[in-house]
Formats: sequence, structure tokens, C-alpha cells
Amino acid sequence: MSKKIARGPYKPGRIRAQSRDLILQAALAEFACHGFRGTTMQRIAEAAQVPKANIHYYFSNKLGLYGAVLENTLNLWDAVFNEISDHDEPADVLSSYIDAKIEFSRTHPKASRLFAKEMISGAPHLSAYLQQDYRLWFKQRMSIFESWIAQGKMDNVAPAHVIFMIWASTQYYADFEPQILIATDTKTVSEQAFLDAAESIKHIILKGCGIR
Amino acid sequence: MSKKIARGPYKPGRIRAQSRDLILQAALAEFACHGFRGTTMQRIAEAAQVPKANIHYYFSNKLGLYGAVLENTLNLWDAVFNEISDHDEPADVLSSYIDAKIEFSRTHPKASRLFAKEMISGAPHLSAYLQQDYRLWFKQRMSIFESWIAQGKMDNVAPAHVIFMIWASTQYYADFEPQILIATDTKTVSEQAFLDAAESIKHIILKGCGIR
DNA sequence: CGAAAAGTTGACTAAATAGACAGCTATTGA
DNA sequence: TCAATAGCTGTCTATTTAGTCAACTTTTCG
Repeated sequence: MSKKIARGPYKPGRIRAQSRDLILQAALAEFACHGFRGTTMQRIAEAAQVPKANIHYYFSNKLGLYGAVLENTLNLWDAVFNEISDHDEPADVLSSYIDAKIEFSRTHPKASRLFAKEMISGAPHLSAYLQQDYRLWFKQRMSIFESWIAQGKMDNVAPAHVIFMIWASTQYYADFEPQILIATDTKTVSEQAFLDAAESIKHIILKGCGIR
Repeated sequence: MSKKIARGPYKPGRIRAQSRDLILQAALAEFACHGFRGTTMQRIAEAAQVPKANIHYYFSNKLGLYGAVLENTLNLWDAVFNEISDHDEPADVLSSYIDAKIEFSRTHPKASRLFAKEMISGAPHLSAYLQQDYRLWFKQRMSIFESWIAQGKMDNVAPAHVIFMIWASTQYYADFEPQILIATDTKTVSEQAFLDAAESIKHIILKGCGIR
């Protein structure tokens, strides 16, 4: 451990070494798998291959580290949330969103699992982060769905439940991977399986909502 | 704590007092919320209102207790799994199954969450329990779907993904309750919300699969 | 009844854990 | 070059935790 990176003018707490990223990455893996209380600083240190004391150099304490990991994760979510506002036709909007969500599950399974663990535990550390934007996003999408229904572009299905169904179905492929592996008797969920999943979900959601 | 129950002929480890159920119930709540490692025997003891040492009278150790809780939970799942073999028409079969799954989410949210936590953690303690029956059940349903497709009773959608979609959508209402509460800005998920969810899921899945 | 077993518990122990801290090395910028 | 600071780490400590144990109370059944 003797890697350093270029550093700008001295501003305490601004620019940090690579170790910080190693720690965040290892912490995400551990927290996603064992939750906040179930994760030990020692295990994170071992996974990141840094001494435990080094973690406490970059993060005030365990909760601080967890908060940093959560924040990283939520920024990733936001990117997917906002990636769908260009199109107008329900079929295009939902298709893109489902594709983006499935792709997120494939490329960021740990982030998805961390989020899921938080939710299942009652979101004890999450409320502070989302509250504001989250509801706004949800309400806006709800009203878009309602206008589509009014225009006869889709069936009169409760918009909230459609959104929940999309979230549930797409996140499932990251969060419940073992269940998929056991059921399908395979070792890994292939990229093709993710693509197939996206196709099936799109078919069922679009046709099921009477779109197009 | 001085309640006892009627006991049969003396067979060590056969018939146990009410405390055992209290402990199992408290343990389910704690494990479902904090996972295996994140749960302490002390907290379970407090929740069950028994001394910690009493837990170790009924259960060999923490893992033994967790195993007992898991087994209880999986027995509940099995009941739902097998509750759908009477009907023949896809619409009836899927409707009943979705209703049963949503009802399970409503009445046994903790069991659902415990199961979800296990899956997200990589199912470290679960493999031993299901493996056998689980795949069989899955394969049987898959072939039923395939025969429906062959008979033109439903669209050619990959059966596995349909099942995953039903599992994901129905379990979501138990596992991700906080996400629902935040999104819909409510305090609790009402029974009516569960019924609405079931209706929406049934509508989308059935129509989406081209059934009836 | 009364001995034996079931059921219960407070007090203890060994291990694990979060975090503190003093001292070390490497890098910076004047 | 060199002092100041960033970056790093071995060691220690107070606390929490799983699990033990011996002693206690209640129930069973001959």
C-alpha cells in the first residue's frame, strides 16, 4: 500500500487516495451481503486489503462509511430515474425504462441489493436521502400515466401498481439471483437471460396495460 | 415466566413450553429485520421477554435457532406453493396463485422478508432446505405453461420469466413496504391496497400473457 | 408424598468488535 | 533542501456478543 495520486492545493478532506475507492467498493459488497449490523469493519478492511485503521482515516465511523456507500448507490439510481423523459409514446417510455432498469440490475447488482436490504430492514438510514425527489418523481410519473389513460393510450390500471410491478420485476433479477439460479438450475444468470427477461417484462407490461 | 403446557410421556426434546413459540416469533421478527449476523440473542430475548439463557435451553445455538425459524417459514411457503393445482384454465390457475401470493405477503410479511434477506445474502443457509422440491415444482409449472402455449391458450412468453414476474410483483408488497409508503405518501399499506395490487397484477399478467 | 426430570435463570467467560491514538512514511510546495 | 501536511498502520481499549454453568423452581408420575 504505497499508491498516491496527484493532489491539488491543500484542502483538507477534498482529494483522497485510491484507498478510499477500494474501501467503498469493499464496503458495498459487504453491506449488500450482510447488512449494516452484520458487516464488520475488519471484514471490509480485509476485502479492501487495507488495515482497519485506514478505514477510520477516511471515514469517521461505521455509520459514516455506510452513509457514503448509500449515497454512492443512490446517485446511481437517480441516473436511471432520469433517463426516460425524452419520449412521449407510452410504449417507448416504458420500454426504455424497463431496459434501463434491467441493465442496472445486470451491471450494478450489489447496489440493487444494498438498496433492497435497506428497504426490507425498514429503510432506517434511507429516509433522509430520498423523501424529497422521490415522491416528486413518483407523482409526476403517476400523472403521466393518468393522462395516457385519459387519452385512451392505455388501460385503466392503477398507475402506482404498474410502477411497482416494473420495479419489482426488474430488481428481482439482481436481488433474488440465488432463487433464479436454484429454479433454473444454472450457475450464473447470463447476459442473454437478462435480455430475455427484459423482453418478457416489456411484452407483458405493455400488452397487459393495453399499450399500442 | 412460569407458564407450562400439558406434556406427554417423558421424551427429552419432544414437547416444549410456550416459551419456545415466543422465542421463535421474536426471532423471526429480528432476523427478518436485521439478518442473521445483525441480530443479537440479547435482542431476541428482550423481544420474547425471556432471559437469554432460556433461548439456549430450547435451541443449541444461534444457528440452530435461525434454522428453526427458517424451517417454519419455508413450511408456510410450501402451503402457498401447493394451493393451486385444482384448476385447469390458465386464467383460474394464475388468478388463484396471484391472490394467494398477495394474501401471503399481507398476512406473513416477516416470513417474506426473512426469505428475501436470505436470497439477497446469497441464500447461505437456504440451499439445504429447498433444492429438491423447489426445482421439481418449478419444472412442473414450466411444462404446464408450455402446454398452454402449445394449445394457444397463452402467448409464447418464456414461462420462467412469467413465474419470476409473479413472484417479484407479489412479494414486493411485503418486502419493499417502506418504498411503497414513501412513494404513495401513506402510513400503512391497507388491506384494500393489497386487493388493488392483486387486481392490477392479475389484469397485467393475464392480459399481458394473452390469456382468455 | 417425593424423587426425578423439565423448565428457568443470574452470573460468568472467552471471543469479537468499533474505535482511538501515537507514531510512522511519503508527498508537497516554498 | 526541508518543514509541514497527507497518508498510513500496529497496538491498545472499552464494549458487545455468543455461549456456559451451576443453582434454582415447577411439574410430572409412581
